[in-house]
Amino acid sequence: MKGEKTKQRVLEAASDLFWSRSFHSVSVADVAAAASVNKATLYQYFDSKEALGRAVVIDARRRTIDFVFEGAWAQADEPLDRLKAIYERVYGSQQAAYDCSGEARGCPFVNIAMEMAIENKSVRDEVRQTQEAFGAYYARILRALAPGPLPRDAEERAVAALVRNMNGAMVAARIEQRPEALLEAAETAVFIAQSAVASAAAPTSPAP
Amino acid sequence: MKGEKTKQRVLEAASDLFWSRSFHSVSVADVAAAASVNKATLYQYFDSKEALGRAVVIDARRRTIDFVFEGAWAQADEPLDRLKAIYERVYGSQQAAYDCSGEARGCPFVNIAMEMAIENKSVRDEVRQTQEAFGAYYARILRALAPGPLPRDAEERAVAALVRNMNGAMVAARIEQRPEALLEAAETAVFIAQSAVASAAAPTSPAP
Amino acid sequence: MKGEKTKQRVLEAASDLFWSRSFHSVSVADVAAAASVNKATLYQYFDSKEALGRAVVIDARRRTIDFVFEGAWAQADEPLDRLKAIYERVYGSQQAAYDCSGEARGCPFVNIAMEMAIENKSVRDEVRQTQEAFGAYYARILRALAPGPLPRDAEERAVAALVRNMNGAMVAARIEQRPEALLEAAETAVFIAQSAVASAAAPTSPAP
Amino acid sequence: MKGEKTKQRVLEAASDLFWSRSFHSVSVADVAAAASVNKATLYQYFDSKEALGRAVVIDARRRTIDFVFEGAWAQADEPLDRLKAIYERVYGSQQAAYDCSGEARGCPFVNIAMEMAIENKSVRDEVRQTQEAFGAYYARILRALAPGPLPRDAEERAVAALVRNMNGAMVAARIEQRPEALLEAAETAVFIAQSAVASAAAPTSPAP
DNA sequence: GATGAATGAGGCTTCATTCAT
DNA sequence: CATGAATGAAGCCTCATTCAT
Repeated sequence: MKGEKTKQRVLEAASDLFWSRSFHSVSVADVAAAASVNKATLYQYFDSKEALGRAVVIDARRRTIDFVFEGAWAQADEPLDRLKAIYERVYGSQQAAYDCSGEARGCPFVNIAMEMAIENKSVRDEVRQTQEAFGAYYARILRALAPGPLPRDAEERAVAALVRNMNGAMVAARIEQRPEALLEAAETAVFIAQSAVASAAAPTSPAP
Repeated sequence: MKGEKTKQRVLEAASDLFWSRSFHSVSVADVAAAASVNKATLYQYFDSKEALGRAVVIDARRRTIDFVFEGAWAQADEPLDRLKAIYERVYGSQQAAYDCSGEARGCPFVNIAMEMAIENKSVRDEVRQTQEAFGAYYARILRALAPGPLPRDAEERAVAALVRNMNGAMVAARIEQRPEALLEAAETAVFIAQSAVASAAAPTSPAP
Repeated sequence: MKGEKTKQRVLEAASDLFWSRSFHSVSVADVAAAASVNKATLYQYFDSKEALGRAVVIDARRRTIDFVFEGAWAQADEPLDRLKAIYERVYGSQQAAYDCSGEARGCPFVNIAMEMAIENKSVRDEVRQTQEAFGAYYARILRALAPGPLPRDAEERAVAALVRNMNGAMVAARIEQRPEALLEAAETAVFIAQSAVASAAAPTSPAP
Repeated sequence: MKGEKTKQRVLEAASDLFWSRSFHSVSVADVAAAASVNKATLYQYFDSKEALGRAVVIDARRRTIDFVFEGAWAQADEPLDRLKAIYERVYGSQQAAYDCSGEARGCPFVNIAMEMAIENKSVRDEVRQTQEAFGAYYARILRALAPGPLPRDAEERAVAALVRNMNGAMVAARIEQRPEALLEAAETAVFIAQSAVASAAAPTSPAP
């Protein structure tokens, strides 16, 4: 019981630090200090730094799905409103981090994946699954938006485009230190979704 | 004279390693070994690992502009063909890396920027400038594509969307280990460009 | 509890090595080896080599005051006997080092201060304070020796002369590798003290 | 001919740096840079850093004898005036360094000897000989001051006391960053000299 | 459940020195 | 006479990790 709380503290500290800086430039000592925990204690909950990294990804995925996607669903009913809500919610957390620490941090998943994609397949796969989980929500939006059923590959292509669009926005936010990039990308997202549905209805024009 | 060659060897080795793995998981010793150079020699050409990172970004920018953008211009004349050529050329180098090392590496600029955006402003700024340089090429495409002059902010928004689109594709390539993500994103890029121009012609609907 | 002992071992090893050789020609690895401690362990107790240097000075000050000055006070009652006892005790430790290692090492404070005075103000200041602490003992001797109260500046000048005398003797011991320099300087010290008091009594002739 | 000038430049740069900082905290690269000379060139004139250190001592000795001691002889005729002139001249160069670089540097010989006494016998011996050379001048003063011939050992003791006195003053100047320590020590020097001669005249009381 | 103490390996950087030109 | 280029060794310090308590 008590241990669970400690573990959570470590997880939060690690999430925060890995997100802000990077996996490799944060030391286990940094995490332990931020969590007010002894390093040895940390190792009782996580087998290695790598395992901690993986756990962070998994935990962030859960929280992101809850807050961003489920939140968007709860907040709006129309598919495009939900899409916009997703971006607004992401924008909100970028802005919150920016206000609190002066940093637009971008995407925790993209960040760690760009860093570890080659050296650590397990983290990369965890991020890949995360993105697929997000994609499932985009697919639901597309289906709700379409008058009839979308062709399988048209949907897949549109989902992939939406995932890429979010990631591109997150990259921009971090490089330019501008949370607003999320809001700007929201328009592109709406556009991608609309066009995918439209071009499925009239399959003569190319899908995005 | 001889030193210039050594410096170049170091730069190439560092580019390759930082791109494939990451800045922090490659040691100066790794770079020196890959360049067949003594560590101390490396430090005669670069003041610090950070300076090497910056130099790598600057060098990669030059090469990317030459090979990808100027190459696309030389290769095709029509704006949309040039846009497609950009993505094809990027796809080509992703695929080349993939064939040679089994890795889809994504974008050297995005990779290093995601890793160092917060801890190292100078590298982040170098990447930001790089993306702006790329943006200038996208702007030229948009202008060539438009029947009349685009409103300033419409162009800016479309350029930003194109930059995000490329970055999103690069992220996908690295996370999914699939160079083809570039080809798929090319379609979205064409779409973004066309719509920007179209909506500028008929300013009633919003640009993406 | 256990750590305190380790820290002390490091401190003793560092004291010994810095005293014998010099701050810059002793490496952290040397100290760690001499203390049978891992380098990383050493850094758990001292933030940096410089901090270790400072700690060594502070520790040596404490030990010197205990052994030399308080020891002299305990050993003798008459002011001049105490002054002589100071030099004898210092001579004793020079001779002890000489017997044990074949080196007349001079003054740990002077040695490190000569080396680091310019580059490291904090060490220099620590040494300066050390010398002032020693000066306080000399002042007590002078006051006990004088029939009446000494003028403030006469006392100060005599104290400074006594400090310089000790330092000069320590320098001689190290340069000439002769602990006996301390015994010879003891006579000069007595002489300086006597004259200071005498000239204060008959203020016509200048104090040394 | 041209080479001699280069060598001299190196010697001066090294003298300056070793004096200000310390032998071990100045690198060969520092010296070469300060002398505007390539490192390899430096090694054409000096076999090793140690040899450079030795050469610096020897060169500084020559210059000190010229400027301080011979200068004092040329400047004054009376023995005590010469003694005072020695201290004034030394004070002058301390003050000059202080004005120019903000550092009271103390004695180049004491500084390097304290640092290298144990690890490098050859430098230590060079300094020892330097001090003996200085002692010869003090002996001349004592002899000129005495009405009759001084006993051999009385002279030796007084000379040693004078050498120690100068060194103690130099230590004070560097530790306290106060060139004036030299002027204060001059009084003690005069006092030591006078007493040595006096006690030799009336051999009942002990010499300092 | 938690921690203070310890460590081998490795991080980045600089050292004194050499050699071909 | 002078130098640009190169290097093995060593500098200080931090890393992720373990273990006894």
